[in-house]
Amino acid sequence: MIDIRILRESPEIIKEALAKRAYRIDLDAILTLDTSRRQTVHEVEQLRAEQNRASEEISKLKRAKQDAASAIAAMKTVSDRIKALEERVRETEQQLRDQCLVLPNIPHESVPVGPDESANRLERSWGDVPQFDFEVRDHVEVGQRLGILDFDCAAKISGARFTLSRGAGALLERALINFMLDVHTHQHGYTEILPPFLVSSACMQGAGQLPKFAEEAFRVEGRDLWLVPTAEVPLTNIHRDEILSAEQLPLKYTAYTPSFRSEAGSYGKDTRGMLRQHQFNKVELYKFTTPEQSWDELESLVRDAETILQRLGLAYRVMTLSTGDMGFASAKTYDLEVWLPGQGRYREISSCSNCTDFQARRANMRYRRDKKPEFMHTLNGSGLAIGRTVIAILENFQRKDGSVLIPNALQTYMGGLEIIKRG
RNA sequence: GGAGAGAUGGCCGAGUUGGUUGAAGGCGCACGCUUGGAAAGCGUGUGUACGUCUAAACCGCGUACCGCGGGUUCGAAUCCCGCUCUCUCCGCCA
Repeated sequence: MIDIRILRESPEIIKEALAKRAYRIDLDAILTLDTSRRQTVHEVEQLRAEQNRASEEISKLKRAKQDAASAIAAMKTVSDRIKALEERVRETEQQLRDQCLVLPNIPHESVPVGPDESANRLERSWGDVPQFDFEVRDHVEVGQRLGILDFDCAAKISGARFTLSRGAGALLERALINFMLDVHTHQHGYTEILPPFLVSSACMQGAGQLPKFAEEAFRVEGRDLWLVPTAEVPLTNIHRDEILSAEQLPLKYTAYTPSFRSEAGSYGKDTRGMLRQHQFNKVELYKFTTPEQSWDELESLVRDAETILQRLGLAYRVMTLSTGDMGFASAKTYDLEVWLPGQGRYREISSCSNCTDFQARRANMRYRRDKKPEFMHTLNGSGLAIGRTVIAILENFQRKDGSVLIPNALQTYMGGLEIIKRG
């Protein structure tokens, strides 16, 4: 959420931010609501003060066994007036909140301005794109020939955009989860969390998924519960409505969860294989920091995610997303894109964002440095998306005979398995 | 699923014939005194938000907040209704 005071005092900052993101929102309407709210609130409070004074008088009269009927009658009208005004305050505040909740975060000045992914900026690359002396297969073909990925069976069970992993394929997913969690907890200092996979609307709103992106998530019928679209949602809400002490920050959490996404509006996009699924596994990184720490912490968070790709020996590049490609809650986002031989291009495998105080305002998460509590900054990143890592391994480490080499770092997690062969 | 109990400040815990209770008391915490130093003891202080004041902030002033949301009333932590959560017992279940 945007600080209403910024909008009130320096509306040009918000206007510019919206322009960069190509959002069209009527800020003047919001400002009018804000003014009207403050006026009405003031009026109510004046009346309440009067009511409180009178109430004290009535109390005294009653105790002195004197007649208070006239004073009570006089306050009746004040009371009615307060009720009417309070109703108006409620309405105005609701409208104001509704409108503020759809305002996106303000992009950081270092973010390239542009309409879409074409304006993203390359930061660096790592690793060599592998060369093959045979015709490469994509992960669907590799996986199906090895009998470890079964899309037909998944379709039978659940429909389109699901995958069933079998044997070494299932083991590979599990190994990747364990490997990533181990690296982040043992080497990068994150605390492992296993959160609920169903969350309330309040959590979804705190993380910025609601109200704007309801159609992209799955909701449990008849209950106020949503399937997590990312572990970011439960992790954000761990400290909802809390005031931490400055010494506790930064707090670093990592969590494995499945991620459920309806992928509404992506019909016909990435329909082949397990690139875009309704359900995929992910190990997430999440940080709560002070405003001073957050930009450095974003850099280290990206490096933590990069470590995984490096340890697996997968070529990748780091992109800074442009204002047009960036997520709603983010002030700056780096995407890690892994090389996929089956597609002959880089594809997103991790997205690392500094949401600054945007989620902290929505979820009311503060810390105390001196006297006054201040909003924290929150950061999140995939470390990494497991499904896409499987794709990358199957495609990058495939051999002419259809077998796939297991990266060294993963072998101990797979019972010493060095190679996945047919049968 | 059935029956019952409960939800008050960082924590514990008073307050239910509605009326100076933001809320007794205790613990904790902070500062000061005391001490060679510490403990004990003594004293003072110790929520948040919004509004207002201010160049801004502090302070001050006002308002709200006793799980959440409504209602009754001149006035609600206290009464009524709905919801959420926690606990106990029974049933079911991994």
